[in-house]
Amino acid sequence: MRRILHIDMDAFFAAIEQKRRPELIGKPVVVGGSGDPAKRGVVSTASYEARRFGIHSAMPLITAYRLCPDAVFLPVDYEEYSRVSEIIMSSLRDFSPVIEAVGIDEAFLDISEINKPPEEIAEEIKKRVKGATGLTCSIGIAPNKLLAKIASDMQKPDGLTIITENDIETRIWPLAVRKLWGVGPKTEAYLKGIGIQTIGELASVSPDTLIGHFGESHGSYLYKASRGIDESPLITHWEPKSISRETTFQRDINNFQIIARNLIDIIRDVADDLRQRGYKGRTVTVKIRFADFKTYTRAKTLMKPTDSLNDIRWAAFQCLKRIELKNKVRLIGVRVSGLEKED
DNA sequence: TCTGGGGTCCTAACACGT
DNA sequence: TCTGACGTGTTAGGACCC
Repeated sequence: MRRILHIDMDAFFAAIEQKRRPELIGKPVVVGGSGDPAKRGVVSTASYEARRFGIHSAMPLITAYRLCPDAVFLPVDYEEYSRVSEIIMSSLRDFSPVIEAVGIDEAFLDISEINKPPEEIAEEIKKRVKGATGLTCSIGIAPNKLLAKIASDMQKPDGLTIITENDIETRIWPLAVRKLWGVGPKTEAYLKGIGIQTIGELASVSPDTLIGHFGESHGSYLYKASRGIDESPLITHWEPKSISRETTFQRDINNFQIIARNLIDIIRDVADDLRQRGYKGRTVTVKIRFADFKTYTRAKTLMKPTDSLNDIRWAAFQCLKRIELKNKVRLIGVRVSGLEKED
């Protein structure tokens, strides 16, 4: 039986800000966008004090401001959070080489090969992370990634939760389906429509029924997940599949010159990023979101992979020509996929 | 005046070659 | 020449994750 840990930093961005500005400790802190709640942007992380006002991740900053005008709004400082993240990840690597980072503030750790009680390892990790960064994390221990992730979410902040196979019926089945990785707002609403709200109710449905509703891939995934079954390995090394940039205008734009100029800036950023990271890509995709939030993409695949500004710009404008700019534009973006590593 | 930015994966439609 | 079946690549859109 595998032993998997899921380590999840508590209110990561907000906690880092409170750590470096102690006068913010105990106050509602909202990290997101440019830090100006009057401008377009969403909440990346809210401190626990801010969450008491109903503020949560992905909420528009302006909504957060209405809920708590007295909160401290701060811009996202990815450089600093990445620096702290690297300290945490390298601490975790000391416990086991089998580690999968999930974004900037989470990781799975496979401790199956380590001869020590898992809760002891988890306590040591908490101590080590706290010592290195001053921050707390919540840890879930389980036989697989799926259950470990659910477990780490059960007691927050600074929690430690163990889930075994024997706990599935009593502790997992009562939970809302939304707690399952891969069940977002759409799937949750669909399931509710057919009378399924908890993971236990999902587990009572036959695999064929689920496949009928959700297709082969997602259907059989849901069937297994509801029973706590997950054999997926930790991904210890991965290469990016695409590199992209996008920006939302402060105000919706209908002036083609302004759109084209911003597109060129974005293309330059993507080309720089490709070269800096040593990739070339074959497919260039342009994305346009209109004021009504309708989103369109157009793609062009080249004969061979490129990281050249000229090639990408040419392909991107071929794509742009194929989108009728009849309404005001809210967002533009460029993605390069079909990546190959340069030697 | 709601709804960011960086990604991954899946599906469906369609083109094309065998 | 017609009609499939199938595999593969491209394209567009959408759900989901942090």
